[in-house]
Amino acid sequence: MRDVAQAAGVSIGTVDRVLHNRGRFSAATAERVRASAKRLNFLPNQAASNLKRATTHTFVAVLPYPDQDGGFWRQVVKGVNRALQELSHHYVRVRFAHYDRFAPESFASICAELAHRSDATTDRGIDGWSPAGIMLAPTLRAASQRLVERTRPVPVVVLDGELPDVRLLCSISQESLEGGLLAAKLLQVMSPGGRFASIVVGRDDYHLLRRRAGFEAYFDARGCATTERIAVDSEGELATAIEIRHTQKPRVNGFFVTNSAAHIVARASQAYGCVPIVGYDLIAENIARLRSGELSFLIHQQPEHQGYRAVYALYRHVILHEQITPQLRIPVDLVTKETLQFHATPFDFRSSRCSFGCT
Amino acid sequence: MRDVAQAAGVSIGTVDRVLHNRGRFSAATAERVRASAKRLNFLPNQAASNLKRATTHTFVAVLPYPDQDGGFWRQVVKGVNRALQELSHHYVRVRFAHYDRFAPESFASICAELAHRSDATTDRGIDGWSPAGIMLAPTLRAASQRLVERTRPVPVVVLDGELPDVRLLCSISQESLEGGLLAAKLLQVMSPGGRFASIVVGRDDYHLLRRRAGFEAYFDARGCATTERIAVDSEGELATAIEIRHTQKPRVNGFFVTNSAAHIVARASQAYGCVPIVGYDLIAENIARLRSGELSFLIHQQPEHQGYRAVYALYRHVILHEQITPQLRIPVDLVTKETLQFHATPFDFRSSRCSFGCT
DNA sequence: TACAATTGCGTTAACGATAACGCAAGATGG
DNA sequence: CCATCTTGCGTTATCGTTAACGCAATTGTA
Repeated sequence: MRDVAQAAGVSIGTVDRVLHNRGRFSAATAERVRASAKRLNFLPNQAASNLKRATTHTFVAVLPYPDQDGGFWRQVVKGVNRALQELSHHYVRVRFAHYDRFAPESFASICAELAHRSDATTDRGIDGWSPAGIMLAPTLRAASQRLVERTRPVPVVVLDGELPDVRLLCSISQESLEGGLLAAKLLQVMSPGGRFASIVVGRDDYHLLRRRAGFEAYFDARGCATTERIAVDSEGELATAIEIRHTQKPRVNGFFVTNSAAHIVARASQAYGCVPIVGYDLIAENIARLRSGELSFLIHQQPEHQGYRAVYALYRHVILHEQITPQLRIPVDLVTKETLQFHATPFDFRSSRCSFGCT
Repeated sequence: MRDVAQAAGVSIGTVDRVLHNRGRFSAATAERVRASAKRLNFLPNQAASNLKRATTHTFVAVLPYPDQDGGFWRQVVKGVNRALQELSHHYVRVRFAHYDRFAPESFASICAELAHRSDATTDRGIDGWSPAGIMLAPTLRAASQRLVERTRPVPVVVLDGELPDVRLLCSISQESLEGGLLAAKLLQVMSPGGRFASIVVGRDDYHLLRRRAGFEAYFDARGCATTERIAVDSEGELATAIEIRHTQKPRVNGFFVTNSAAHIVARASQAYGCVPIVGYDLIAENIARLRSGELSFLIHQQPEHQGYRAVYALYRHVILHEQITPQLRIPVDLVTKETLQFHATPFDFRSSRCSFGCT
């Protein structure tokens, strides 16, 4: 910074003001400063910057209650906390704002508070904080979009879902199409030429619809339209919908469950013999059914990793001012009965490794 | 630090000397300082620490030439460089020491230099450096183990492989057993009751042998021993070994290639009709065979991610003094012809996303 | 014209840790 | 017994950036 100042013929104070746009400088000096900063390839030292600034930034994690979706969100929270621990010296704090997935008003009240707090004009009292970034699970799509718009320009990271049509810092999720395509291939391989059903719970979840789109694209590309759609509004209605499929003709030879409800499909199918089911998420109920063989494959979304990365994305944008890749693809982590042992679950956190012999 | 000093009734200089064991303090003071540091829950501010110290640490990446293994290592290098870019202000440098996988002496000379440079007693001239950490691809197992021992106590991160029996900072790789188990299941599903061969190139690669062990464990657990082993010393011998399997009785119904040589198996099998092959790594030749349908599944080891994480593991240990988890499991990322589009490859770095419609 | 407000810029005290330096008091040696 | 060395500890400059402060020079207002 001293070099830049010298090169531009000003003091470091002026350099600082220009580079941070804090006013009190002329257009001509600004020009010179910016030019020499660029010419000298100046990169602010973040360590020094943080050290001096030392204002703690508050990020808000807007997620369903940790226990909802079979504990899925608890794993996200775990990842968030792990990142926080690593960043303990870096002036970052996270406030959790949990809502009830099935009570839109609980989400709305969080939105209201966040919108209020991000509004620059509202005066915050003592130790009043405003969100420096938001981690958002967009289960309620329309409301989530409104939240992003109302809290602008607060950067938002979307977790485990997609939110098109609004400007986000980053969205962290698996490629929904990829999961659908893979599930399709697995079912096709398990029951060649079979008839498969894709299951979507809820009406407007972009993520789930894309998974189905990927699933159907697989068969479309092969010119065989052997899929049907099952759409229900809630998981409660799922069991009956499945049973109908088992009694109708032609029978369904496999299911692709686009969310974590695979265990419900498995239970509803129990009486009708073994049928391949591919689903999502390593939640307790699914794990049990995977172990017993009622589920064939589960696609693990690595929620812990997603939470971890979400914190880091915000940290690197807000504090380090780094460029963030707008999409973070989480690899499709395919889990079977046999490979379950390699996945830390919320229940049995395997401390020792499996040990087959080597020959 | 000031608080700790006050609580212990000494100056901050003394606190610093005690906590860094730099001598010039009495046992009694040390006791008091450590006690109050613990009581006040003192954590040194790394930003300040780095800022002041500002000595650049040099890590050494000991990898095969980037082009070997179909460009696999180039992707690792890419990840390393990405991490370096992010850490540009953090006083970290990486020197690449590439060796020829098939010329043990090239590895040996690297070892010799590293051992010399890590030796505290050798006097280094002007701008002579010593490795603060090593990233190591243990393709040459025995020599790698010796390297770790000879450079002790320099922390070593092992990349894409395992190195039992020596003390490492961290090993980054997929669970080899997991890949084997998954491959077994996929083949089993594609050709139920078939006869499968697992292919290991080289004699002493722990990683590859474990993959085979996982593969066989799958079938053992089912009580059916329908696998056979193919072991060759080099990829050159592979084609003939495969052709023999196609002409013999009983025929083999599928192959599990434990390294990136799946494309060779595919080519050698071409004349004998379609047979399921599961292999490793998104290298150019494999991608081509996957596209054409000659390979069924590829397990992607995310080499770019591995390189990235390796740098961070060293950084967090050496510079941030953080506790490092000794095993970093890379998820099994399963790739098919259809999902290839979602994987950035070294060749076609897809800039736009695929866009199936949503309905 | 007088006086305030604003603009443009330089100066400087932090932020927290590091490590060189200085200085007593005690230990060692001829 | 004095010179030198060692031990134990305090003091302080420094890393690069931030932001408050100070002070001219300029602009705006009565």
